[in-house]
Amino acid sequence: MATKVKKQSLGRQKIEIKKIENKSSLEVTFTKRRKGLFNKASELCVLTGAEAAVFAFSPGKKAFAFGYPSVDTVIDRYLSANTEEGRSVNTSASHHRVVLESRKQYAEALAKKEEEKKRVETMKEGGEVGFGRDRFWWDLSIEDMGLEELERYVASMEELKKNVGIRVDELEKASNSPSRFLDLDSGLNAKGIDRYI
Amino acid sequence: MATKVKKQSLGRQKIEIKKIENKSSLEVTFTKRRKGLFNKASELCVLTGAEAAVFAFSPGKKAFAFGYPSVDTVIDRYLSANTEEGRSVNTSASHHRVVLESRKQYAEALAKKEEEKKRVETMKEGGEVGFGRDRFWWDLSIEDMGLEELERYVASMEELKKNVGIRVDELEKASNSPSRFLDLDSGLNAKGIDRYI
DNA sequence: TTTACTATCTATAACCC
DNA sequence: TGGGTTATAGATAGTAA
Repeated sequence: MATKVKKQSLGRQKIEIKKIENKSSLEVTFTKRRKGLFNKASELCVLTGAEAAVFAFSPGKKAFAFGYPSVDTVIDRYLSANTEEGRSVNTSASHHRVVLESRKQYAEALAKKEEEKKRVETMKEGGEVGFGRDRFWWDLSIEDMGLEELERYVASMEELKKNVGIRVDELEKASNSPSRFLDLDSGLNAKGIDRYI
Repeated sequence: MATKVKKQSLGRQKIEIKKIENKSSLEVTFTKRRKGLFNKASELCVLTGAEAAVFAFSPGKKAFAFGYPSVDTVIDRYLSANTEEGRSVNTSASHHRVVLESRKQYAEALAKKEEEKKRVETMKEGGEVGFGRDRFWWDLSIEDMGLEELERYVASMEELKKNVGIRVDELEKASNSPSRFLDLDSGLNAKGIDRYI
């Protein structure tokens, strides 16, 4: 007869789907479920070859995005699906492209910063289950950066046309994604963007 | 001693996350998982108050979108987050707004069509768990409409500035969503858009 | 904060209509 | 072919570090 071991936890409990009042558990839940959501999205893409994108703005207004084959591709597709090709004199598409490229550069800048601290090789190490076709997707987590900062950052980015200096006061943590996205999950403190140009 | 009952099924089996080869099961999987994904997204929004959007293009290139508080809001936010406010002379925002509004109108047109067949009251009947705050989200499923058709539709929509006549040959099925999105899930046959204006 | 650990709940693969 | 059922795989609430 085995020794009765006390349960270590009640395990998952059923919850009602309504706004969580407790702020800290709300944040924990956001973190966990956001990851789960991105994971689901990625699985959907892999299993069915579908193109998809997910955007999430945390309660603290941080922006997260996931996309396959890339956020840019999906959003472009969405936008162009709603815009007759070659129409609209000064089509917004070109403008978007600039914006999106700036964003990508920002992401890359973040990634580079991360490397300095923790050796991110995310894009590579995610090859676990056969995701090796092309550049697979683009999971971009821009934690600890408010929209205003992102806005300012990109605005400057556009002006600088690819040459930025970013001062980072604090970077949270590097790729801790389960396996298959480029999950920078890095934080750029709002005040971190202090002076560029 | 209970009579031993033969298992009725093996139940869920473990699968490898890689492209499903069988076309029909791929489609079934897309349908199921897309619903699950939207559900997850909706739960995330409710639980944490986060704003989020999900876009998915099925293998057959049909477009689906979900968003809280609305697809428009989230995509606008995403775009404006990357565009300095009041900058960019002829900002693309206005253009987008037009596009997005057209899209919404399209959705509403679809919804109206659905009503004629099946009494969609989706937005209302989803109140099950306390989702009653405001107009909650915008889950838009544009099945059976290729991107090209959507493109053409919206282009015309823009020109018509709100006055469209759509000929619909076939509408698949109406709101079959679990509970809480406006899931039109309606099909507008590609050839259904025959002549408008 | 973010991560780890379970026990449990939930999503869903395989079936069946 | 979409919808329903069963049983298991996978996600995650509660908790602690």
